[in-house]
Parts: sequence; structure tokens; C-alpha cells
Amino acid sequence: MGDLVARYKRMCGFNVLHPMGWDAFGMPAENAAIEQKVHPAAWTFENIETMKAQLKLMGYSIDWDRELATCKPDYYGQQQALFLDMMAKGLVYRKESSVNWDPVDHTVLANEQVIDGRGWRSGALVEKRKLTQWFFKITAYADELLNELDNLTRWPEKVVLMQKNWIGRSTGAHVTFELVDAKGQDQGSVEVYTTRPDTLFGASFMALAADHPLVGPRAAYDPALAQFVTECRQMATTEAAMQTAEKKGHRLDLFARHPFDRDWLLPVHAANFVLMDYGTGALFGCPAHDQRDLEFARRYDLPVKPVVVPKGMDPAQFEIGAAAFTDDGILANSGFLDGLDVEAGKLAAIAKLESQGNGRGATQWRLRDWGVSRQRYWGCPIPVIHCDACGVVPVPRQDLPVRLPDDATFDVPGNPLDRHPTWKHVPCPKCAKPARRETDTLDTFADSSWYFARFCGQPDDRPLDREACDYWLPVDQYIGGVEHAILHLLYSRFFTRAMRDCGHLDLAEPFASLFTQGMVTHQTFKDKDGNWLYPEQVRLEQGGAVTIKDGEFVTVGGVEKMSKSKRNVVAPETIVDTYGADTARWFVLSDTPPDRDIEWTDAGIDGAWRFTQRVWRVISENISLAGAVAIRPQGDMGNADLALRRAAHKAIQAVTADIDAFHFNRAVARLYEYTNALQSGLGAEGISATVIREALETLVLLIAPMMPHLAEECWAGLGHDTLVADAAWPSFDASLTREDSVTVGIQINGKRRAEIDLPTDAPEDVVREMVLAQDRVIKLLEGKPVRKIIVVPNRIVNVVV
RNA sequence: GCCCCAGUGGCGGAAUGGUAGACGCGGCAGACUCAAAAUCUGUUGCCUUCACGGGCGUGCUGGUUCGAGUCCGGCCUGGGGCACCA
Repeated sequence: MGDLVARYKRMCGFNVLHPMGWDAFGMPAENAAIEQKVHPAAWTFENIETMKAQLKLMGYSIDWDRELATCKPDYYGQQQALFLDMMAKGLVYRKESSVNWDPVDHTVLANEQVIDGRGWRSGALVEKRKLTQWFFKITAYADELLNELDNLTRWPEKVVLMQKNWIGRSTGAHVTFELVDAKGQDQGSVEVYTTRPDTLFGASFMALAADHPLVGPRAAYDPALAQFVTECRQMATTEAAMQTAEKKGHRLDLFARHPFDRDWLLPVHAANFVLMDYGTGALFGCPAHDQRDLEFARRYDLPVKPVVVPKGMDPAQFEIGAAAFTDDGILANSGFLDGLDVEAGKLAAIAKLESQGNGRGATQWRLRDWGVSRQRYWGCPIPVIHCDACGVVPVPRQDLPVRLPDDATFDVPGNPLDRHPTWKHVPCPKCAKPARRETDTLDTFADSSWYFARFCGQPDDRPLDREACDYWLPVDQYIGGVEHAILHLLYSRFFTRAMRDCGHLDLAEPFASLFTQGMVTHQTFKDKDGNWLYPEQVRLEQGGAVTIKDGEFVTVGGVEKMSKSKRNVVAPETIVDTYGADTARWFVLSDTPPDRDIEWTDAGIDGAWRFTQRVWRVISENISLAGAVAIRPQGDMGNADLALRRAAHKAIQAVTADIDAFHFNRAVARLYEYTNALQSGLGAEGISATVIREALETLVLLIAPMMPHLAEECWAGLGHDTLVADAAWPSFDASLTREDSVTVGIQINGKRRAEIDLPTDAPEDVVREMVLAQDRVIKLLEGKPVRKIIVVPNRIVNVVV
């Protein structure tokens, strides 16, 4: 798909940069090292070689001079330089944060490695453990990242929306609640964040995160609370899990004074649905108007008092059942807020809080800073040194890159860098006393957050070639899987701004136009022991599937994105071996709209193969009839000439528009149509040689971006001594693309009943006359009076009786 | 749970609110052939009719409109996203 665009744009006269690189760090290589006892580097470079060979086999027009791999020191060393720049700018910091910890394997787990709360390899119950970790301050750009989404007009709306939700700006208030114990003794205060200050009079409890600073000390003398906190730590913290889990809590020996009524005391609970990472880690519960709070209140028999009532309803009649009322309405039972709508109520509540000094309006972001520490080997080492005397010291620039040691071991659990016998022991760059390297590596999303800029130019002494970036960036057309809609694209937008503020380039948005292609999916298969099987190992039979080797029963799994780990892949070589690269390229483009997922099947590839043959035949059989190179048709022409020229120019018009709109499957259909027209048109009497040449060359030029090898062969056959890849994309003559007459459907009362041939763009009154004069129309109308005639030019005529 | 997207022949899919099913696959029939393959031609949404024609039809259900696959409301089913996979 990308190659088609690159070749097409090149033919249109653009200077095209079409590079390829390898995002090569990450867990798959480390898993392979553990499972297959191969070094991650060896495994990675072997895969790169295989994939590169596959890409070359397909004939992609890639500029291999710019190839890069993120796992090579010349790339990650420059990334370390960027890290130091960002550190100097205050965009990097350390703080405590929790990770999934496998207590048996002594290793940090990714969320995908935690299955039902247990480690995927060890099966041990996973714990949350606090580690001091590195963070990129992406929240410094939260406003900018959100606001500029609206200027990304050439991005899919879906992706823009997903990013907006991810950044998640909300407005509300911070409210301070004073705390007292059961005897009424002062116990300080706690701040909560709420998006619904208007519902404060409906409050019936306060809830704190299990990790809230007020909870820990109380767990020390309350074993049941300690138990509850442990449970919360073992709970999955994804949003989906938080919202679907049963709402549970534990009562604390604290009460919160209501901010509008000091004598009104709310019970305080620790609760499993409150996240320490969001807001202040504390909230007030208003069960009548929040579903989570309602479930919690029902479980613990807390009051449910409605304070927002649907418009026009009597507050006395309004009751909350199983569902909280979250729509707009009129405030009631709320003292000074009574009678206001939700929006006005929020403003009035905030104004009152501010005048009392126990609250203020606030904006809250769902976006959190980007935690980039990974306790793994196969990633970019974080270039800092920890010294007992000097603290955290950046590695001096001249010492970059900090290289990964080649002799790491993977046979024991834990971080290979941390347990390496020598690697981390270095002198402090400041005081020269013994110190330790940072053993965390960077999240691999960092690697892919700036590679597009490195493609523009790859200087040895700095991350980017600023002039080259000015020339090439932003990327005019970015094509990637929809699975990158949030993280990769957001991190790249952040990195670009960070690099801008560090003076490496002058740009905020890296990708001017984005196209998200669908995923290629395939059915999955497992043998009786639960091992994944390749499709070529399986034979489908009536009522099930068996292995080809020994006929054993096979479990047919779901249709999923092709991935090596699930073995549901089809190697492109197989298709290229049988049909050739051009047929494979054509087939991939032919059927499915490119933004939709496709389930891989080779049903239909015969059509692509036949088409390849037909193109070759129609060109080679007619070369001898074609006129000389470079002579265009002109002057008077017969009907046959005109018909063929029309077909050619219509094809140019349609294919150009379809490629511009990324409707490649339609472009393919137009080319099938044109080839049909060409074959019958060439058979007509009295075709001129110049017209034959134009018609044949048009076909070759139009297929050139899709089937480059065949197109070159045909182009040479037609007598050219230059490459069709360097030829200009054809333009069409508008006078040849419009027809003299059109067939228009006739509707009677909206139902299609007849049709009529009309001159193109005939005036409306002529159309009316011709339609009403048609025998069939007269018969169908049975003399009924015509009330109205709607004429849609060149489309349809609707007669209303 | 929340947010978003999709649903059209046997299949992949076309269709600026204007002739639903372009194009391809598959099927059927025919030509060529001793035969097969390849190739070519015709045909192919469903029901009904000897035929002309008629009826139905874009997940279900209401609505807007001269006209709805397309716009709006409600529902059903499938898929995606929801912070350490990349």
C-alpha cells in the first residue's frame, strides 16, 4: 500500500522519501532468548534479514540507504543524547510507581503477561510493587496535544477521538474536606477531585484509594484493613477491570465534614474503585448520580439522596432505582443550589467553595506522565549513573552510547543488566568514586517516537540533521496499523515537541496525513496439547480440522491478527513462488478497502493471476499494431477510435481519483473494467495506430505503481528505452470523459418503473416533456393527474401522482 | 462498565440522499479440444410468470423525505480501544 503511494507520487513528479527501518527492541526478542536460548541480538538480526528479503521479493521501492535499526548503538546512542537533552529541559524525572511483580520469577510483568492475576510463566499471584522509575513529562504538553488535534484534518476522526478520550480533559473542582475521628477530634483534612460539585448535597460517603497516605497507617493497627489493601493491590488496575469489578470498601475510623455544613459528617471508606493515580486518590460519593457510587452505597446501606431531578418532575416523586441519574436536570434538596440546572449548579457550587476557602475550580487530565522504565535487557539503556555522593549523574556526552553488554545471561529470572557481574559498576563521572549505572532500559515506544526524523538524515554527532528535517518533515503520508492509534502516535507527537524545545527541529506535528490500515487476520489452530499450529500444518475437513501429519484433532480458534506467536501467518514467499510478486501485490490491493481488517484467504487470487496474464496478452498481441512512440492521437477520428479513447481517459480519471482517496480496491475494479473495454475496443474495425498506442500505454502507466515488474516489461516491449517508473502519470482530457447521453431511471411515486435515454445535462423542462411523452410512462400513469416532477440531472426523474 | 466502529447476493465487496449489488471470486450453460487444462462467450439476489411483467430485498424496529443501504430515535449481533504487547 505504501509502495503504491510512493510509486504513484513519484510518477506525479514528487520527490519521494520512502524509507524502511526496524523497531527492533522489545520483549519478543527477550522471550526468544529465554525459550530458545538464542541471544536477543542474534534472533533480532536474523528476523530482520528474513523480513528484508521478503520486502525485496515484493519489489518495494524502498531507499535502503536510509535503513536503520533501533537496537543498533548508532541509533540508541543518539536516543540517549535526546534523553539527556530532555532531562536538562526538565522533561524527565523519577518517582515511585507500582509495577506488576512476579514474586517467583523475580521479574516485572507487562499487563499482557498477567493472566487472571497470575504470572504467565510462573503462575504465581502477581503483586503490585513500588519502584522508583523514570517518567517523561508528557503532561507538560497536555493542552497542546489536545488542542492541536483539531488541526489534524487529514487524520481519521476515529483516531483523533481516541486521543481526545485518552488525554481526557475534565473540568470540576478540588474540594477540601476536614476530617475528624469518632470523638470529634480534629484529624486534618483531605482533598478530593470531583467533576460534579453540583451534587455535593447528595454526598453520602467519602472513598479513598487503598494506596492513599491516610490508609497505610491505619492498616498497621487494623488487620482487616491490611487484608483489604493487599486484595486491592492484587486487583487488575485497568479501567475495564475497575469498572466491572464488584465495588468493595472498608470502613475507616474517620469522618469527613461536609464542606457546606460542618455538622454533617460523612463516613470515610477505603475503596477498590478509587485509583491513587487519578485526581487526588480520593472522592466523595454521590450514589444518586454516579453508577459506581450507587453500587457501593447499595452494598453498604448508605443513603441515596437524589439532588438532580429530570426537568418538569416533582422532586418528592423522584426515586433512584438500579440506575444512577446522570443526565441534566434541575437541582433539588440542595440548599442554595435549588432550582439551578447542572451547569449553573457547578458554577454556583465552585463560587461558594472559593468564597469559603475550601475549594476551587480545577481542570483534571486523564493523561498521566509516561512511565518509561523497563526492568529488561533488550532496550535502550538509560544514560545515567547513580552515585552515593553525587546522586543521579547524567552520563557525559562523549561517553555515549552506553552500550548493552553482549554477554548477558537469560537463564535466571530478573533483569539481566542488574545481575551482570561488571556492566553496572562504573566510576562516578563527577567524583570518580565507585558508582552504579542505571539498569532500567527505556520503553520501546521511545525508539519509535522519533525514527521518522532520523530517516531525514543520520549525522554521527547529533540526533538529527535539522536542515534535512526542515526539508522533509512533517511526514506527508503516514500509514500504520490502527493498533497504533493512541500510544505510538501520541508519544511521537510528544517527542516531536520535546525535540523542538531542545532545538533539534522546528515542528510540532510529525504526521500531516494519517491513514490507518486494517489488520490482516487469520484463523488460529491449536493441537491437542495446546500448541499453536501453522495453517499449512492443518487440513480442514467436514465438521472439524486435523493435522496433516498424523490426522490428530485440531482445535479451531478465533480469527485474530496475524502474529508469529500464534503461528496464524502465511508466508508471502509461498504466494510469490506460485504467482509472482506482481500478482501478490495486485491481489492484496484488489478486494478489501484498505482501512478494514481482512481475513486472509487465497480464494480469489486466481482472478489476480488471470488479470496479470490478460495484461501481458493484450499488450504483447497488439504491440505490432501500435503507432510510433511519442505520437499522440489528434484530428478527426472514427467512432471506434473515439470509443476507445473515451474508455482510456475515463480510466485515467477514475483510477487517479481512487488512488488519491486511498480507494485502492476501486482503482483495481476500474482497471478490470478498462482492460475489458480495451480488449473489445481493439477488436473493432478501423482503429488508428496512434489510438492503439495511447490505449496500451495508458494501461501500462496505470498499473505501474501496482504491478511494477510487469509494467516495465510491457513498457520496454512498447519500444521505450526509459523506465515506466520514471514516466509521468497520465492526465485525462475532460472532453473525452463525458458522455453525450445518459440512461436515467424513471420513478412513479418513488418506485422505479421505467428508464429513458436523455442527452447529458438536458434542461429540466425538456426532460419533463420527454418523460411524460414516453409510451410506458403514459401507460403507467393511467391518466392520473401529475402532482409534481422531481428531476435530478443525469440521475433520476421522479413523477409524483 | 464506559467510549467508538461495523452489519448489503453463496463469498470479498461497489453505491456525492437519486436506477442497490460496480468489479472480482465461486456456480451454471456453451465454444475450442479425442479428452482435460488454459482461454473465450453467455448467465447468475430471492419469489412468481410460458412470456411481457409483477412482488420482495441492504441486521431488527419506528421516523424524516417526492425518494433512505446512506439521515434521526430505539434495539440485536459482531469487532476495536480503555496506560508495561508492539
